[in-house]
Amino acid sequence: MNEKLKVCPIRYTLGVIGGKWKLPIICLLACDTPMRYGAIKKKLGDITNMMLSQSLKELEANGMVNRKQYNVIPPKVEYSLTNEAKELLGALTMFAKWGNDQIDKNENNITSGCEECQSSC
Amino acid sequence: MNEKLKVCPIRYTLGVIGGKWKLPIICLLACDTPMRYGAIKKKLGDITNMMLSQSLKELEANGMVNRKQYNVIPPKVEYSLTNEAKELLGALTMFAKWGNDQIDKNENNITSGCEECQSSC
DNA sequence: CAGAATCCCGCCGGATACTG
DNA sequence: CAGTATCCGGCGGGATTCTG
Repeated sequence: MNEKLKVCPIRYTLGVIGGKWKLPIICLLACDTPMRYGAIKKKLGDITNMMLSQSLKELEANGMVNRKQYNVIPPKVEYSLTNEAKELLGALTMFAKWGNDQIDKNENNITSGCEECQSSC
Repeated sequence: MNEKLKVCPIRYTLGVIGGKWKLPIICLLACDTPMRYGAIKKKLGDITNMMLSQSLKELEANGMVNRKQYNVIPPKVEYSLTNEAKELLGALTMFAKWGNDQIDKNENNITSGCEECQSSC
C-alpha cells in the first residue's frame, strides 16, 4: 500500500478495507460514535488483540480511522471514522445491497444480517 | 461461498470478487464483448492457466460470468458478464473513484490507470 | 485451444504470553 | 486498559507438466 506504484484504484480500495477484520470494524464505527478499543473488541467477540491493534493501525495509516488517545491511567483510546472513510459507506451500501440480492437469489432461505459486526452493515 | 450461513452481505460480495484475479477479469469483460479464454489470458499477461480457469469457474459458479462453449475442434469458449455482474459495475466505479481520490491525496504524483487489467476499470 | 493435476512456498491470521 | 512479542499452521496462489 505504501509503494509508489501504478495500481488499480479498485484494488487499492480493496487493499485498504481488505483482510478479515477491517470491514467489520468499519461497520461498527459507522454508527458515528467514537468507540474505545475494548468496546470494539467486545463487539467483535472473537478477534485477538493482535489482529485488532494491527487492523486499527493499518486503517489509521490509510486515513480510515482517527485515533484519539487520552493520556490517563488506565489508558483510554477512542477510534472513529474519518471523513474519507465515510465517503466509502455509500459504495459499501451498494455492495451490501447487491450481496443481499444475490444471497436471496441463490439460496432463498437465509437471514441476511451481519453476524460478524452485529450491525446492519 | 456455498455454505448456507448467515453471512455479512458485504463480505459475501467481497468473497465473490475477491482474490487476486477476479477483479481484473471482470474489468476486462466489462467492455461487453464476449472474450475467449486465450484472449483473456493474453490481456492479463502473467496469469497462469491454473489461476485463470479456477477464477473463471468460481465466477461462473457465483453467477458472475456466462460460459459459452462451442463444440468445435480446436475448442472455443467465450466468457461474458451476466446481468447480475453488470449490476455490480456501478459500485465498482464508486470504489475506483474513491481509490483514485485517495491515491491522489496520499501521494500526489501517481498515474492512475489500471495496470493489471489494461483498461479503465 | 482450453484447460486439469501435482507440488510447493509465502504470508495472513490465530494462540499464547507479556507490559507500560 | 490498550496494547506488544513470538511462534506457528493453513491456505491462497504460483510453477511446472500433461491432455481431450
